[in-house]
Amino acid sequence: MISHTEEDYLKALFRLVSGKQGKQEAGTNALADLLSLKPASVNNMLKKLRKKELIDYEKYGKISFTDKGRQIALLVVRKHRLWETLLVDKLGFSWDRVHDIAEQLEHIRSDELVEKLDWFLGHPEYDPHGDPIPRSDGSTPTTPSAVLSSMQKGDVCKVMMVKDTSAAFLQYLERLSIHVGTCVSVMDKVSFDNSLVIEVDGKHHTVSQKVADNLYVSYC
Amino acid sequence: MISHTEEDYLKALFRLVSGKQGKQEAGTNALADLLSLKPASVNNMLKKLRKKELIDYEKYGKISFTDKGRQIALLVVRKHRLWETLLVDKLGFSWDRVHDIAEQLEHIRSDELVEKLDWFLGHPEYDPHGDPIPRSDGSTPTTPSAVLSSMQKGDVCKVMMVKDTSAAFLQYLERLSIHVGTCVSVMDKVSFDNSLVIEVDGKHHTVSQKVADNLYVSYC
DNA sequence: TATAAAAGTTAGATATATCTAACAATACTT
DNA sequence: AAGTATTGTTAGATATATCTAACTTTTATA
Repeated sequence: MISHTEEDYLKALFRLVSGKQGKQEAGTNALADLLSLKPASVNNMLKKLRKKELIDYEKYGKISFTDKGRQIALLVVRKHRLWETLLVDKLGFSWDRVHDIAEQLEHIRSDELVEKLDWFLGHPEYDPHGDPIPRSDGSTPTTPSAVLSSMQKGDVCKVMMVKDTSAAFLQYLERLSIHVGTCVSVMDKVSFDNSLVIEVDGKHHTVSQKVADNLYVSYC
Repeated sequence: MISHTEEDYLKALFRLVSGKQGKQEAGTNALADLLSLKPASVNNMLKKLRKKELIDYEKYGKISFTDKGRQIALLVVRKHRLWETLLVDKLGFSWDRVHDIAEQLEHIRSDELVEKLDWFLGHPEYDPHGDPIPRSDGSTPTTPSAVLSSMQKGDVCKVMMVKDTSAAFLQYLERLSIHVGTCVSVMDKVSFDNSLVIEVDGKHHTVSQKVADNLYVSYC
């Protein structure tokens, strides 16, 4: 049986070893920082997790998951993101209020519940923040690498995902002929307010930074 | 801050002092039984709860709530029953599978979440077992007064609430197609053992007095 | 490469929540 | 009212997860 606390450590380790910004170090201190604990506490737990065969690690060495450990970490992340989706899509929370609540909900133990939640939400691939929701088989939807607002003049990219899924935003995108899969060229970037002049289907449009923040893209 | 465990004790105490089956004794042993713990552990916790001014109690004396303690117990019950309603009404769980999950969910800390859940579920008054859901102001919907076993031949009534919520009993009811809200007609009453012949959905069944004792009904 | 800084470890203390075993008070029964 | 059964309490042990303070190893740098 894996405790609450053990799950928190595994999740933190997951964030470090598969972190978005390149490979981060997964060491005692880094874990302690992430969890707001002291290195001594982390060290204790690492020994316990090793004994349970959830991680590989030797004294003064690097930390990595065993298959079993990674599986548990992925399930915790899956639960966290499914719950965030419920909170935003069904219960009407704004996406910036859900993290702390999902941190609690992610520890609820019930395989049946996870699958029913997934079904009720329509098998979502991404949570309200655009983070990919690991699937029950352990695979993860590919995640777009950039938002449109981070593109530079001259860049050409493809829309992979829409973060804000409100009807108003989707209708706006419809008017610009922007869908998932659409190619977008950045013609100009206005440094004053970071708005972008883009070309879509041969037509030029100007979109605000807020709009560009809500479009995930990948280079093409 | 009230711990998980403290909430469990307060909820158990609530079940004892406002128990369905008349006034039960709310003593150290009764609590230990209900929580599957030893009396010594309960005694420790009682001292702690008293120090936190959540209960009134003196050595060898009876245990009762302070206002603060009762308020917390009511909130835990409210959360438990709202979550059960979500699980059954929205996620498609059968009512005999939700108790253990709700036991976990009831400890999630977020006032906003409770109110949003309540709204999403349409401000339900009763949970899937027919138990009243305490309101946020601490009041409780009135609960039906009659049990099926007190009905007479020819009476027609509606099932309002289930007293015994064990999975075994709920599954038995499931086989008879009896749910909260189901109409039941009493076709005959066997004076020998007080068993009842009832009609549900056009089908006749015989149920023992023990079963009939565990079904709360109102005339209709 | 010697030394300082950073990272990691250990030992021992604290807090929570549980247990067992022994003991004390209250309640029941005749 | 005495004796017994029930109920409740205490003391001390255990497990988890945290901490501080002292220590060791590794890494970086002068």
